[in-house]
Amino acid sequence: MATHVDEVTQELRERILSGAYGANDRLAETAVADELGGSRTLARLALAALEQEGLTRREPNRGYRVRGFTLDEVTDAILVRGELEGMAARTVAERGLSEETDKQLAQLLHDMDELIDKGFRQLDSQASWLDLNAEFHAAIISASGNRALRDSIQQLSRLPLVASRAVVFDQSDVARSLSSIRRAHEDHHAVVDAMRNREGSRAAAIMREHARTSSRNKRMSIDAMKGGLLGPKLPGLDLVDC
Amino acid sequence: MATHVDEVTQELRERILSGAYGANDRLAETAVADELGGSRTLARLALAALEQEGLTRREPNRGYRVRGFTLDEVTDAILVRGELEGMAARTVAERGLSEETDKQLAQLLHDMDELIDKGFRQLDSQASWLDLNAEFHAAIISASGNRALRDSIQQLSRLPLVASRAVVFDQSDVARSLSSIRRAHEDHHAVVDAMRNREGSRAAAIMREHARTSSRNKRMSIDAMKGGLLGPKLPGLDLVDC
DNA sequence: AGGGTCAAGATTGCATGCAGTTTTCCAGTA
DNA sequence: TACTGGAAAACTGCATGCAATCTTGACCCT
Repeated sequence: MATHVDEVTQELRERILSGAYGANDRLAETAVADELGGSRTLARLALAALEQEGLTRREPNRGYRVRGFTLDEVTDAILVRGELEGMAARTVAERGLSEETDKQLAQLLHDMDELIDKGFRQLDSQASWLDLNAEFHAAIISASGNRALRDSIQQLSRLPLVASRAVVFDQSDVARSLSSIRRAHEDHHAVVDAMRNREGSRAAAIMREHARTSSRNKRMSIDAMKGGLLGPKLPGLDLVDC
Repeated sequence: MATHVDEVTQELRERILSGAYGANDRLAETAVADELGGSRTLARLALAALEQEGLTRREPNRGYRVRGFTLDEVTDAILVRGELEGMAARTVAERGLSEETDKQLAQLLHDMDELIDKGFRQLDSQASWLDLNAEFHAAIISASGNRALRDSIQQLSRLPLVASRAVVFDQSDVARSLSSIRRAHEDHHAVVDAMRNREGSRAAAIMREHARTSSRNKRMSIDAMKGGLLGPKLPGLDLVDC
């Protein structure tokens, strides 16, 4: 975080993603500047940056608003991520896994196996899972060596609930959460197997389906939680984002 | 183009894409402001916007530079676009073409057929081809109804040579240009056929390969032109972007 | 001659001021 | 009460000023 603008942008991003503002709320420069500290210039720069990320909308002469997301839009974005991660996996499979990447993925699979075996009984094991899962996905993307691919996925991952890190743990139904994680982790093993065997289109198909499953799980968890304490605050993800 | 910032950004974008600056050239706020008119504030906003698009790089406390692209990076980005357009085509195929989209695509195919039959003899027929081709691709993307998909492709299309509009006509070898356009147009017919028959994965494969062919053609044209008048100015595309 | 140091100039990062537009709110009217 | 008109308040869009940082270049020392 080099400059002050970056800090303000990050803070504003977190507030929007955490649901501090409702969908379509106005984000006046002065208000943002007051809330986050700094001048209107900083607020303006941050708002412009978040517009590019897709979190705010601008109407000329009328400033910025929080962009709202429907569940369908989130699902669509997750499917796009899956398509791109599938492309990454296919690329890696076709070019062949480097020894280094192979080792890294094996280690990650091993660590994740352990976490699952222990049934997430440790306090911070959920956080560890998020880390390992994100690292696993990032490793495949990085191994593809395609920068545009990486950038596109990164851009998508800034949207609420889209990042591979944004796993929803439904604390009210731990058994179901655990079983979907187990299921997801089978995909992880399968995609590494496919990449090792240079089965490109199998690897791609697994990653696509992996994302589809993930989006379905998120939908269910959100629906379950909606029935609970939380209102229908969508871009508000008290639930997720680690 | 609502505000002054948008104009300055657009102008700067065009200058960078047209190769007015070399790769890694510094873009000082004052210099940009002087060249494009307006104050440093406008220049700064424009530079920040173009950073998000991937055309400039920022080094904290040291301002912005033009981002350079290698031919491989451009190729990679085109392949990603192909993957996403393939996803769009598959989505459309699986959901079924709406009557409206079917008509629109038929009309576009017809217009393009005519242009090709006439052998691009009209003066503005090359420009017409760029328009129709871009419209064709956009129609499929739009018909997918997936906003994240559209946004991702749009983002990629801002990179030099990546947009479906960025067709390179090698004027020194018109016969070859015409034959690659014919070849590309066969893909257009094929993908519409696949979508009409609900052949999702065939539609996707065609679009992927369509992009791959396009990137290969661009490479060849650029290499051919390098031998000609132009220097190895890469992000400088006097050649393209019509 | 080569290399290091430091001051002057140049540039970025941020805040504030001003003009023009939009929004709000209240008084007046039907 | 519901609605319209218009002025005041609020806000955006842009320019400029100031402090902090970086760069340049000349001078000095070895």
